[in-house]
Amino acid sequence: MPKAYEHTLVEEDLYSWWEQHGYFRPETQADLGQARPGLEPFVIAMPPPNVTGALHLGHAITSSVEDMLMRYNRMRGRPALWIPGTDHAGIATQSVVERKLEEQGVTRSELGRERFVQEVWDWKDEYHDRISNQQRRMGISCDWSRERFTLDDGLSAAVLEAFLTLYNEGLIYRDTYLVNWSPGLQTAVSDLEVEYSEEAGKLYYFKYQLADGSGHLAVATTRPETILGDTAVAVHPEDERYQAMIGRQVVVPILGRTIPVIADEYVDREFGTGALKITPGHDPNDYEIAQRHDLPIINIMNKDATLNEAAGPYTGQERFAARKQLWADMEAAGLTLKADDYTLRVPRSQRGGEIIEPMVSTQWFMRMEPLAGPAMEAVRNGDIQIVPERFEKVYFHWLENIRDWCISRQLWWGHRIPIWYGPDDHAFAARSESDAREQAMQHYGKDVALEQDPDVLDTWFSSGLWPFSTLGWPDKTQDLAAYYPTSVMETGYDILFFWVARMIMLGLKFTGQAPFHTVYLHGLVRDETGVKMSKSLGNVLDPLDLVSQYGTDALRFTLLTGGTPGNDLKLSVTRVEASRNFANKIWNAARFVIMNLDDESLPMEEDENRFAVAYALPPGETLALSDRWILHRLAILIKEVNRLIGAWQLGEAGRQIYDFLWNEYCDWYIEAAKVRLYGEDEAAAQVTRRVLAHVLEQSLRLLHPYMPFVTEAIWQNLPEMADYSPTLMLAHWPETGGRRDPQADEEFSRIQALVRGIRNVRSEYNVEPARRIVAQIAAGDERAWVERAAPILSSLARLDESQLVFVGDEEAPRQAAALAEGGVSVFLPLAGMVDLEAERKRIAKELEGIDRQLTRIENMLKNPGFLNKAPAEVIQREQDRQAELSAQRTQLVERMETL
RNA sequence: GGGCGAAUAGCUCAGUUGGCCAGAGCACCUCGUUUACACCGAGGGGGUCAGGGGUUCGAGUCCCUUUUCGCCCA
Repeated sequence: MPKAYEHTLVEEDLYSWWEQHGYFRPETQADLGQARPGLEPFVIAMPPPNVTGALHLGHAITSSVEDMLMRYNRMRGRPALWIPGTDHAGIATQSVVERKLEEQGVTRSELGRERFVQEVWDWKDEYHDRISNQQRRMGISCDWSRERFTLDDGLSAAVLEAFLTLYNEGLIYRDTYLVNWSPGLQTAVSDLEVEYSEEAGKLYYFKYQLADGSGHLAVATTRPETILGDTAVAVHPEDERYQAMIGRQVVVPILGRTIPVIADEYVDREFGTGALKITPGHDPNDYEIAQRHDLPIINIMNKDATLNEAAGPYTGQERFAARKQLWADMEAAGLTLKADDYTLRVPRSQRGGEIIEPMVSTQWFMRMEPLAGPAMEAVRNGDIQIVPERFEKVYFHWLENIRDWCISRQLWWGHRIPIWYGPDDHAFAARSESDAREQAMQHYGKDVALEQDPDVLDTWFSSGLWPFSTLGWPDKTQDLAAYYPTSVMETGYDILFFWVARMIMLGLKFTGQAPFHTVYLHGLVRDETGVKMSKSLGNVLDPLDLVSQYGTDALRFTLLTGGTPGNDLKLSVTRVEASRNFANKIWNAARFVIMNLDDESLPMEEDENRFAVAYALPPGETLALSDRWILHRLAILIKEVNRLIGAWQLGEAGRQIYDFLWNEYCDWYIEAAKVRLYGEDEAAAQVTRRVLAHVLEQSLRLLHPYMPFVTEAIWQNLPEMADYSPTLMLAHWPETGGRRDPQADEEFSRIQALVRGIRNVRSEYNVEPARRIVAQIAAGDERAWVERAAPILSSLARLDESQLVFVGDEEAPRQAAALAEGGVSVFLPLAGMVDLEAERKRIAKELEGIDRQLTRIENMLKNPGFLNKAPAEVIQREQDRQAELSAQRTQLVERMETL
């Protein structure tokens, strides 16, 4: 084993070894007899990354958390299936390919639909390979043989089935409605794909002249160009200022059309002048008002956001140019009043960021209300648990206010809408063109020309089917029967609506079951200062860079332990470095243990399932205090880790494993073990070796889901373990283990305190670290166990064991530094070095601390409220602590007097 | 406007049924190459747990409120 853990020598080889042996497949678990009978499968459908580009840290955290859960559950013996895949990501992918082609001087329309789509497929192939290789670098244990793509044949069949069912039930309909239009991409987008940003702008005040020439009505707007599409001016019905205006006619500036003044309660009297211009063709609220008042709708815009003929003199102008020009013309005509600075809420495309234009357009919609009810019920009745729970509130709020979903996109890359139109626009929903043709034949009584709807479906329509379409639905496949519903949907909270809620709705609709039992939401990864990473800011950390620099385990451990569920995580490189150091620490601890294991084989604790076989523990009576202590700590650790993971506290569980391995196993147990390992007593050395190996091996199992590579690399070096479980991936997870021994825990803690005390004195007196010093111990009636622990104490505190003596309190030397822990005192006669005055000060300081604590405890213990109401356990603990501190105090006071 | 989250050591964060003198990593100071590890070891300094009020025997943790920052929805 090399002196330092070098991830570059290990990771890629181990990964392909795992993959080649089929360890990522649930079938392998069954074939090898690793799966425990009667346990439910554990299934995750991986959130499919977009095939647009490279993976970022958001993918890395997804991979880390899901792989942790997969490995943990697989080790527990549950048949574990993780289905990978990628998403065609309609708008995003089409845009990047279009941009690439434009750089080569080719436009999409020049190429034509068929050839363009072929180009996108080529892009997809290239990026898919790149992405799956990156995922392999993350070490993810997914079943690549079941990999899917949202546009592959199986998933396309699922989309077709879903669409036709919903269409036939009237849940999918075509309508002309005000939608969010993306002029650059030339497609409609859904409400969710629009983000609103606060931006500096103006509020323009101008005059609406009364048609009879008797004056004007002042109106304010943030978008003057929409004046051209106004079909009314509205005031509040109870607004005294405007009572006389209601029902009169006003003249649209420049265009000269006359429109009515209407009354509607929607109008906010406080805003602007209290008179609201109504542009139903270009504003969602105005659209609603127009519906109520039966107002005409005028569309003034072309699909590219230039103005159309309805805009009169401004026809052909770009929207913002027209705004400027119109305002100038109105100014010239004396129709303007003022323009104030104003903060606008600008709708922008989630993709690309251009300003979204509300526009009336004919689109396909999905009725959501009938699906939302069951989706809420599933969470309410506990079929689905959302972690962290607070997101349930967000989920309910969105579903309670759900609106119909615009599912058609004017794109070429995606699932084509399976609708064909006859000459009179009659729509035929069909599985294929020939199907449609047959239907048309029936309908028209003759063969007619049909045209398929040119649009494709929103990408999220196909991803909404993901948990079951990937398992073969609508076919009744074996996988579907065995692995559906899935166990956990793990993803970022930012796509709770986009994806999670829709999967729940569609899953319930098509399978009658919630598609997963648990929704686990992780936070977003931000940079060290909390800013969202973005290419334009240049603060992006590439997970692959971190992986090559620090290793996959380091990145994974950092992402898993660096935060808490649902909260954003600020990733700092020093933290990754610390995790890398941890990997190296374990590597070296293992190296030490393995070097010290002799050639003779260690006894195994047999189990009928070979994956559960562990190094057997030596008989209890042969164990030293430190052995008993570490086994106790291991037992506590195993219990805690299981409890925490069960409560979805994955990070806290990881941190506990870290603390155990570094601070207890390495810093204390290994150091204590050296005494017996290098001592004369061969039997004792053998016991120690067995405990060292046992604890290491059990901790490796616990750590494996967090740091799969370094743990597996060590596992392969552990004598004989691989004969039982050829890979740590399949070794059984410790549900219980170690050996409880509270007394050993207590005693060893006291030893630790003494060692720390002695080290502290040494440090204060500048004793050379290597020098073994003389000590005398006064232990009273605790002498027996302290004497047994003396070799460890001597070794850890670097005492000269040959001169170590036990004395009575009264024999304490005057010329010595002293310290007390509980009822045990240690005297260090540092020949010629002890400064009595300094010693008095040191003890006085110590006493001060003890008195402070004693006062606190005494107050507590004489408080009747505490004695009556606190749990017996807590009271006992305080009483014990009090006894210990008092004993310590007595000794220190005596010492003070001696000095 | 409604909702949610965050505020704990210089920095990044833990602290989830309220119960040892509030922890870690990094940074800082002192010492150290003792045969697992300098990607290390030993010792040390550093916090009125954002402010105020309340509940409780006991509050970083529960409730109310204020402030600042961030996010979601309208």
